[in-house]
Amino acid sequence: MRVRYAPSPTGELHLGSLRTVIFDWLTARGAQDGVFIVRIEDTDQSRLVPGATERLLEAMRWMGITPDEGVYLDENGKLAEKGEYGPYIQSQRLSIYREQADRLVEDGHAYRCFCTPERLEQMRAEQQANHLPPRYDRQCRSLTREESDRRAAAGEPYVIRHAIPDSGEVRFVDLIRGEITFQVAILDDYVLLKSDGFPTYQLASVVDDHFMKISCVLRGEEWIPSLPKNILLYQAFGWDPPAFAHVPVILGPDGKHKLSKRDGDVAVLDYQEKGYLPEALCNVLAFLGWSPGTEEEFFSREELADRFRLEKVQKSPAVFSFERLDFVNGWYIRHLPITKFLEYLYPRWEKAELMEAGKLAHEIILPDNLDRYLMAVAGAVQERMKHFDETEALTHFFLRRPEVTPELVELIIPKKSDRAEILTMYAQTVEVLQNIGKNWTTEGLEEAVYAYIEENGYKKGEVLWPIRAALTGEPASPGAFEMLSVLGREESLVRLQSVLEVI
RNA sequence: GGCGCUAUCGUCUAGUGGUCCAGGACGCUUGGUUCUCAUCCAAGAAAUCGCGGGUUCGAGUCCCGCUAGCGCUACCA
Repeated sequence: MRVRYAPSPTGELHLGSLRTVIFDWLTARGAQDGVFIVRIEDTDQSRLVPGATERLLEAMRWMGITPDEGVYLDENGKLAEKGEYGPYIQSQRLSIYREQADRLVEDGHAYRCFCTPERLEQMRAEQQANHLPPRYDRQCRSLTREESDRRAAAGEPYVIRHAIPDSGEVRFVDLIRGEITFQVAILDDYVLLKSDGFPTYQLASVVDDHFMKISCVLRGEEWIPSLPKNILLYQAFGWDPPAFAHVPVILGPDGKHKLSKRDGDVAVLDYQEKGYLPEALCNVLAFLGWSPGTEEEFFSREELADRFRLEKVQKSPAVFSFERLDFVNGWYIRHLPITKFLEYLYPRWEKAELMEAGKLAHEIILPDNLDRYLMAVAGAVQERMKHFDETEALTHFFLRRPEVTPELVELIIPKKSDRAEILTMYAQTVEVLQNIGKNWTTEGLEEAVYAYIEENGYKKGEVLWPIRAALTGEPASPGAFEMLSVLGREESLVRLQSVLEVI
């Protein structure tokens, strides 16, 4: 099983393309001796974006998908190639396409076309005006070999077109969609080789897939209409076509149009930046248009490769759900080993200027050494995080003492509440806490504070909310006891008292 | 216009003639755990299976037609 991903380096790796990559890779991994090949289709000189190939491969590497063969990124981040069917970059294979196109001309399956772009344009305009299907009128197909040779030798620019047979039927079985049938008569004599000497996609992909011994071509469903051209071309060459599978597109929230930038981020690397886990993105994308047929919903890469079957891929397009991505990412975050989770937090803390050079950027009194403290912080927030972009919002009060502002006071004592009563409770609770010495643990704290609450017949909420709010400055955070315990005795009391001084 | 692809809860899907008055998940609502948030647990609303014919004792599941949506119709991929 040899499967290829063949992107054009015209921009960032898109979520939709990434899913095709995942399907490609899963198909290769799921087979014994499967090979995943990356080939670069840079035949449209005008659309090339410098550095795009590197970015594409970088995004794939982040996803944990690396080529077995073809173009890859070496240790230094430079493009490199491996495998015995290279080169794997189409612009380096021009002579191969030329040779094959000439062979087709020789055999009468293709012909030179000297029509100018102006004539073609005019022709199309007339066809449109007469409500005829726009297609090449095959004027140059009737040129004699001698005249064709003469004009070519004279340096007249030309393209090479595929001479489509006049009639017949192309029948093909798509791995996802089943049998597809086309009438040959409606096909256009499309261009194989452009006048600049570059092949079109149609020629290049067929030639490469053949010589690179590709056994299965996975591509977007927008390619279905070119399937008959491809099959006919394989026949003209006398080659056996590979298997084909046309993958449905991914739609934006409107359920009609392809997922695009206006729907949200579509570049894979944006998701890395926003703090999504590759395994989460992989899971969501793999399950978009595919299901194992059971009720399982979280798979490791290995399990995915093991279970994935192209035949089970949905035929219809699917809407991408950003909500589900958040849910799945949260699940993977919660299931991260705590040390791994903590590793993801450091760079965010640095970025938010909560840490500098591995140290806290603001002064707080640590209950323990920094590593153990941060581990405790991680433990307190892990189950609340959906993606790492929330790091600052969810943890800043662990690394920076909240400022005592009117807003903080308002949070502790809401406007329409009984100010005096809350003040009393707050002050008394702080006193209770002050009297706790060695027993400053979640259990010890709970024991003491609950005793106070019970003695006075208060509700837990009315006592604990002000404490938690004073400690964090936030309406939502880990619980009061968890905060107290993680922050430690001294830092907690400093915070609680500084509020007391103001109110 | 021509050709092609597609069609089950809002969304992703299970379902290959009877066990489906359609199952799961996300989202939503409610309740429980609980000091807030989140987690976790429980429950609920949510699909006349695009529409119309047919085949069959029986159809989401097979066949035909229709409709709608999307794609292609370049010297772009």
